[in-house]
Amino acid sequence: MPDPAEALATLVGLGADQSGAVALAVSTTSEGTIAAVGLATSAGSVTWAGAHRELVDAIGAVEDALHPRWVLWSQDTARALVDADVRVARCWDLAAVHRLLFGGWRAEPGRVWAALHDLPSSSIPETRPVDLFTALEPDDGDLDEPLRTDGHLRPEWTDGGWATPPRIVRWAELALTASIQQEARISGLLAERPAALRTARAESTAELLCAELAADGLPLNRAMAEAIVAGFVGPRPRTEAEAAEQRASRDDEVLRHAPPGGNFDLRSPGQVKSLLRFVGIEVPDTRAWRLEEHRADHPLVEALLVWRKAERVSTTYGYSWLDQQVDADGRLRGEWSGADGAAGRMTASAGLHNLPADLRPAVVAEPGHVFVRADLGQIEPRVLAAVSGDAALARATADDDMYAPVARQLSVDRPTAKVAVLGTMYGQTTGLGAHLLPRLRSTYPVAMDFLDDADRAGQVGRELRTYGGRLVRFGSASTDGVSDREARSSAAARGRYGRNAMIQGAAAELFKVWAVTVRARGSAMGARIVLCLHDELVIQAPMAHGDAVADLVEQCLQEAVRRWAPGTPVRFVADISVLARWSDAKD
DNA sequence: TGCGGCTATTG
DNA sequence: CACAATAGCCGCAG
Repeated sequence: MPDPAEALATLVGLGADQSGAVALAVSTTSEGTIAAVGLATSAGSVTWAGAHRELVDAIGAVEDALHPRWVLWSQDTARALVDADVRVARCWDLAAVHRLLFGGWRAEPGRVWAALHDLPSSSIPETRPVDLFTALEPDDGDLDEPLRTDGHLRPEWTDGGWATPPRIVRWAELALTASIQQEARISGLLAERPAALRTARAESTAELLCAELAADGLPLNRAMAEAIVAGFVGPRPRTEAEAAEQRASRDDEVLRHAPPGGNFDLRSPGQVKSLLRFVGIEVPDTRAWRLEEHRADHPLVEALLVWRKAERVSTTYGYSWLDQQVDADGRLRGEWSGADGAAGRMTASAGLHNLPADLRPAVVAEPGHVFVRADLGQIEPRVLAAVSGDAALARATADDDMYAPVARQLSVDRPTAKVAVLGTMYGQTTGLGAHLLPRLRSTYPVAMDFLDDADRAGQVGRELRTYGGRLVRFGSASTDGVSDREARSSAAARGRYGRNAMIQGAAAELFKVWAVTVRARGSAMGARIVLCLHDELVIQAPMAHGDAVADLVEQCLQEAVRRWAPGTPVRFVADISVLARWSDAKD
């Protein structure tokens, strides 16, 4: 292994140029250290093997000198880099671009490769445990050759066999090849979706952000979180028996309102329904919003609602959740996905996206730091105005509160206007929204036509592409053994899904452009994104830079809008504040 | 043991 | 419970 400077010189000697593409494959040991690296450029490729430290420094030297667009198979590589404290600026993530081009969520190398070579996904080979049948398989050539004769990647490679030299450099070369093929596909899309290339790049860089979010976690004050949990379910049980005792005493608070002699399990919806029938309350299901109407009918209902809340904290966000998800450094860590399988929003595990409001006071900036919290205002109707190109709706976005001008144009009050606009985007067919449909149609014809088309596409299963080019697929509508009514209702559901996917998906694309812009511009001030929440960013920054970062986040939004939809007349707004804790009041 | 249904949490 | 997600427990099929 040459030293980092020589390693860099080798790469430059191959002809690697400033800001070009460098495909990177990294093999890690079970301890998480880097053991070997394969790099490929259009001019040639190289393998590096050696000590972890040397390899990390060499990658860093390439990043600093060449600022390449790193071509990676998936977020796994980004994670390996982040774990080694290497944070690169940009990348081309083959899995992320695959999801954009072909829809769905699964994007393993074998699937990425198959799609680019028009091979059916059903024919993707898998390694199987050695058994009678494996032995009968015909030998398909050289195991050191990554491609099978049928064009698929060899499963012995995709399942981890790529990681050992000399294979690793071939793995990087294949990544480079795949990236060129993906770019060609994107180019073919540009006439129809001009934003597709920049979306592919932003979605890729969002995967780097996801790797960092997973590694960094969300600062959480454990003592405060424990106190909040205790408020719902009592002190931390020391033994299993004590935990059972607490559960039983919580149950008793409800069951003492029940008729004696009955034996009801509150965790079983069917039994809760029977229990309610015993006290004279008949409900089709036992959801909280439905029980709400019967609060006054019997004291059991109120007790049950309180029980449900405590039970939720106990099972999902209680002590075991804290123990499993919050690390010793007080960071709540989960896994992040840059795009879900539907419209492409980011997802996170460990409760990061559905943390109950009650627990949010425990999310506190670390000493010497503040949070900069920024959320986009009315992003979905603004996105509708932008992607549909409706001039009248775009004019309404000039207002900080776009529902005010919309209400004036529709001659209704603001709440009615809001429900009507949201209803059309979600496909509501009853209530106020439907009543106003004719007026919406004549006032915003372009936007309504846009939504209608998406609805029709969903109904018949015609594929859609979002503004940024993400393919939205529909499960094939099976008609056998299904009644007419069921068939109609599922078609209607797909229609609603289609119209919403075009909005939610485009909003997710804009959001990610914003997020990666903040990531890039904020790092100089030590600002780090610690949470992405669909239309909200939480950034932790050194206290001294709080206000500057807040200004920067606003500038980044305007920069992101210009990059996402150059020349759009639609105005986007964000509510930005500097806070000590997430739940603090705005302003 | 795996999976669909029910429920709750969030944007 | 309009659209989306994660997550836990129950009940039932295999």
